[in-house]
Amino acid sequence: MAYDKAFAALSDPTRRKVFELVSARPRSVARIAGELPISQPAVSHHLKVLREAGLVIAEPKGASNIYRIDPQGLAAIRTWLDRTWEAALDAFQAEFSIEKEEK
Amino acid sequence: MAYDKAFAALSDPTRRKVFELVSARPRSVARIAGELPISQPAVSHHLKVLREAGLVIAEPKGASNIYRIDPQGLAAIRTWLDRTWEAALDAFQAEFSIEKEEK
DNA sequence: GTTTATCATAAACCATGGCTTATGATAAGG
DNA sequence: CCTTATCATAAGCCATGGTTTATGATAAAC
Repeated sequence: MAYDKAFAALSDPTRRKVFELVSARPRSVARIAGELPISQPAVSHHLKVLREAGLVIAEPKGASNIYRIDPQGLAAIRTWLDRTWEAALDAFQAEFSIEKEEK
Repeated sequence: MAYDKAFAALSDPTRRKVFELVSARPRSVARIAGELPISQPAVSHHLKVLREAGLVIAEPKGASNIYRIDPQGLAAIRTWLDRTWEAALDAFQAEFSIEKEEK
């Protein structure tokens, strides 16, 4: 399941901040590191986790790496969300039906 | 931000499984523990995290506690998701506009 | 009131994970 | 080439977190 890694990747606040920056505009690693109070290796590591979760894509541009959002990751999360939501809805309906029958 | 705790709560696979069980049908703690290969205290702890994240609600029923889904938590995640998605969309459009101007 | 059942909390243990400083790899520029 | 810039990886450190066993608290049952 793809949403497994995606959820884990977004669990850390700093990593989620990195993802939000990349979502708002494609950026280089150095650029991201400059906007956050963490070192460059830390940013690289966060991006690696996001990359393996299918949330971002790296585009080599000269010596630097431009990171941009990968729509598939967010789509996976949305899928899980919708499925869980629907299950909850069915549960509510089933519960209501039973109460009705018990009258 | 409410989605902060919600994301962290769903980052663990086992805890996410607990949440899925509760979503599919309200259950007691013992019931959940019986369906998972972990101890009862572990389940209680997971439920506590989910509860503090606004993802589930506890309903005392006699000596047992019935847990059910709390729609607010999922709604919070969806809000973050939509917002991030929209930001990414704006970024794509902006990028495209710039390329057009550069012609 | 004394069990019995159900759940929460505490303590302890171990694994995971995020961060830093160093180091290596690759690509552009003089 | 040699330097410089940019990024990834490695090693090590410390904090967080998930799990278990043990224990306490509360509510029903007899």
